[in-house]
Amino acid sequence: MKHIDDIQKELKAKDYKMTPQRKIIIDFFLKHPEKHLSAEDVFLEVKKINPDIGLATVYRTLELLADLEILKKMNFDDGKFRYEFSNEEEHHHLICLGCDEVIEFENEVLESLANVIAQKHGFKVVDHQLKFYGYCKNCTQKGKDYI
Amino acid sequence: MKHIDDIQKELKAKDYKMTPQRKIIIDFFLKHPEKHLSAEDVFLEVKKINPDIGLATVYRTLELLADLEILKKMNFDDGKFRYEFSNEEEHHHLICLGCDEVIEFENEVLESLANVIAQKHGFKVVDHQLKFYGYCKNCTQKGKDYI
DNA sequence: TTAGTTGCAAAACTTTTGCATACGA
DNA sequence: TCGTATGCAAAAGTTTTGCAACTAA
Repeated sequence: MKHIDDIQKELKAKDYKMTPQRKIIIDFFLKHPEKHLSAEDVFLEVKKINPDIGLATVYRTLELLADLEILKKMNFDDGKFRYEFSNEEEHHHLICLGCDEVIEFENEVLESLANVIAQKHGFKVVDHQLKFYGYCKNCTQKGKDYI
Repeated sequence: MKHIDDIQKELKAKDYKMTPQRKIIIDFFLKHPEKHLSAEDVFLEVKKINPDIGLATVYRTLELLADLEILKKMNFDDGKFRYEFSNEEEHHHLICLGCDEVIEFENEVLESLANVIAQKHGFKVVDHQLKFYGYCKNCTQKGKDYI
């Protein structure tokens, strides 16, 4: 599990500074490693701690952290990017079309698949993303509409 | 291979009308089933045929066709949605981070994976999306930077 | 005839940027 | 001190919406 000091070192190594604003944002993700939040979501959360923080700062910090591969920038097709802490095992997402919940699942199959693809198309794979869209347990129970 | 008449029937069945604007847009996708175009891209293409068409009409038509599952709304993380004709075999995408090219590839492994997931999480899968990010043959050849 | 459709312009959203000020190391 | 970072406001880019005029069936 990463600690804020590790991240501070990573920042320093590239001549970035650790500011109070960055610290708050990083702390938040460290405490909520399972969340997939948009810039706006993060903004609202960190405002609770420092009401003076600006939205642009949040955007710039998220971009910085994604560049450093501390966060992962994701897209769940709802018109905005979301960020999650990238210190976890590889996992993928089940996206519920009923309630927009995002459920994580782990899977190992894809590494070997990536190799096959790479060979066949002369494509150097550096990342991949697998998403299943459907309806979660709750929604299938309520939802005659969905089935 | 779908024909425009089939689509016209699908529209009529739901009390939608076949307008010249819609026809032009559908024709374009029928003729270019391999393209992954944004609303703006489509707008520019159809303007060549009918210069009076409005961008809002393009957006509304694409949304309609996606609802009818004639087009598929996709996201390649470049900040806008793209649409492709959904009459083809299942396939997935290799997205080149060097030149933004999108290459299609086919794969069968995922159906069975979907079943496993569904059972494990009580999740009813209705669609899925697999994307590999990396560098295409061209970019790996030019690109010392990428490797 | 009339319900659905269009084009335009304005609005809504998310994200980026310019710039003067503030601040971490 | 000095280069980086911040907050604000404005700008940019994509998508949506209100509305009067229009049109397919």
